[in-house]
Amino acid sequence: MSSSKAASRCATILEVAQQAGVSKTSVSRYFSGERDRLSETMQTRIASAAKRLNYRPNQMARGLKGGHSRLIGMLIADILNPFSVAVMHGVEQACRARGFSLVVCNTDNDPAQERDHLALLATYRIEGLVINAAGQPSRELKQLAEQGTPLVLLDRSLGELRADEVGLDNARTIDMALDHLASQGYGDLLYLSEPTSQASSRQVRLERFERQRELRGLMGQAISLSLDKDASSLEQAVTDFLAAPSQRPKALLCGNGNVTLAVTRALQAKGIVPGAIGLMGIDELDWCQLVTPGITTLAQPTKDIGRAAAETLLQRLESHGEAAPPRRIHYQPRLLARGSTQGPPTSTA
Amino acid sequence: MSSSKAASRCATILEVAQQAGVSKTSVSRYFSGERDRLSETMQTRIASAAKRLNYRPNQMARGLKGGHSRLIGMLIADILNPFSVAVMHGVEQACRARGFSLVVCNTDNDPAQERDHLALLATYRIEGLVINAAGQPSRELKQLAEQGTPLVLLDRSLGELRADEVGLDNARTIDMALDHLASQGYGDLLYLSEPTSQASSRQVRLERFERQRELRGLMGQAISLSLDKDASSLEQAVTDFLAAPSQRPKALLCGNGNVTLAVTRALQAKGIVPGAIGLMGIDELDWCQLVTPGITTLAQPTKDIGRAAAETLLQRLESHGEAAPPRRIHYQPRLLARGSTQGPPTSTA
DNA sequence: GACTACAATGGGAACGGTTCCATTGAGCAG
DNA sequence: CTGCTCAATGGAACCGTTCCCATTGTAGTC
Repeated sequence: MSSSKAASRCATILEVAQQAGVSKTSVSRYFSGERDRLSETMQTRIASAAKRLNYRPNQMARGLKGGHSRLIGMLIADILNPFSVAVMHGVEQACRARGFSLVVCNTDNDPAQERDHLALLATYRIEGLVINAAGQPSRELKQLAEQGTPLVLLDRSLGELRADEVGLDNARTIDMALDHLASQGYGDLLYLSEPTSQASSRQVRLERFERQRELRGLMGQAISLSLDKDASSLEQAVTDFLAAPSQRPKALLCGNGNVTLAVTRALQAKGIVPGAIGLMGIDELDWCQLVTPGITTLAQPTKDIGRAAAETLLQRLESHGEAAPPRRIHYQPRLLARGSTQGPPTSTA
Repeated sequence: MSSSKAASRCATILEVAQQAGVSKTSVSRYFSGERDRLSETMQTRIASAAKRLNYRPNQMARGLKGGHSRLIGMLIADILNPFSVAVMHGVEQACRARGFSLVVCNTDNDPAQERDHLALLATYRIEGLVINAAGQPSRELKQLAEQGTPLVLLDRSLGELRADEVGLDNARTIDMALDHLASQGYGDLLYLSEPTSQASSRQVRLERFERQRELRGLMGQAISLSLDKDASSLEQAVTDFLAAPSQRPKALLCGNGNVTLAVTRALQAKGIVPGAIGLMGIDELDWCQLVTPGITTLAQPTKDIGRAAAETLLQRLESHGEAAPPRRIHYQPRLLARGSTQGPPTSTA
């Protein structure tokens, strides 16, 4: 009958205790890292009973009593963005190394989904949260913060919220891009960004670009537009920029990997090979070296960023309550110079 | 004092009940979708009390009593593979739509990590599992299966295990590739695969390739090698293939996206532009249309596959226990013909 | 030899929900 | 009016842990 079916339903701590002929307290101790409080005999007996029954502590019950779920939440704005995935990979490894599990939630850049996921994560009593979303801090997020859940912002900055921040040194990144482009002879630049309202880092980059461009006496402009809404608007912007008469060699600077992809497609559609028209992107992608003549990028140390985010979080988790001031960790990008910014032919000739 | 600190610690069902002046049973009912059993008055009172206290049911406690965690686990062999992420995206959306959350675990193709994650997922009492890993079913996996956790294999097939399978029609995919390559005039083919021991789909593809190639009277061979171990072995294989004298136009067929990337890099390193030497890949990637002259691919319907996996799982979850026979769902790929298989110049000339 | 200290173990009350069962009162047929 | 049904509600046991506290035994101290 049902005996064989229900046979190996999950064993409980009580069953193990009975099998071993000890109290459940002892079994609990055995599995909670208090083995040194148990005698040899007891340890071996529990071990064998547990093995026989294939026992695994129920994390739900554990979390309920102790109040710690060993769960870290992570909010990702766009899971299809390789950069996000790479960072997530780093976060996950660091969490795992410390015995935490990561629950990843993708928001598809949708504030409603973000709120939903936040509510859900609260429901699972996550102990910490890594966020790579949130244009505006939602009510749910504020509540989570108020409740004392440590927060780490990834590549974002949320003014009102008291939270650690890990990300790229955006100002320096833009400076490096301008340095490189200028040194290669480009003097008329178009900076293309995804909408800045969603992410503070985009805003920083864009503003820095405008200020520094002016400061350095370079021509050009910066615009932000939505990629998925209509690809044509980006193509139009590029077309306009290239069509406008100018004394100085032109280059396009892409605010992130998505933009680089869209721009590269647009250029290809117009039959333009980068180089004479400069092309440079923030974020390194698999294919940047493959597209003729190679696209110059500023690579983010994704793994470092992910690890740092997790470790900042876990650290705060351990020094529970001690209100250390928020930390800001900013990484430097790495320049990968390739053919797309080899300089305008005239300058070399 | 600590009053302000602990002020907004998470509210419990009991506190809500007291605030509303009702029993916790009623509050429980309110939050478990049994609202129709409560009077209007009761509903409004509970609603307002809950709102005031910002109450959210504790999923841990829920899972403990009812035995359902509303958690689905997912094992991914390689999170850095865009294909996996795309599928995961589909799985996640489908789960969310039905009120389940997805816990994603990346195994980095490492059986040890796979076992760890499996043990962990068991610990959280996940209700179902989507697997895109597991060369050999581990002990942990078997146990999970024995306990009655529904399993769906993604792009894999594990003989001994009774589980549903969702993935690509691998045989048909290879046939389509051969059809296309042959029709474009290529008669000497090299099929490159990642190690087949890890994934049954790789094995199917490879075997099908060998059989069909022979059947169709085409020349060539199939080899499998590890990409990360040493990239040079792949480069060597390609070099050898291209160097060998042959009467018929040569083409490379890549078993998945990773291979396509590695091969494209190798070709570029050797200064070879695809076309005369044919190049075709399974899995569509962002950049395949960008690399000169465009790389022909067979695109998997990743979103469909992900959704189907989730839905198969949830369905089995609902018809609890009814031992319907395992389902196999196989999707057809879509051919994206591009310049890399435009045919050898001689044949056109 | 009595007392203390401590190590080893067990008992049982939480934790925050769900759910079975009992209770109450109103509506209704006979 | 009585008895029955049924809707609305509450009480309390239970889910699998942890952890506080009590109990035991053994060694060490004076």
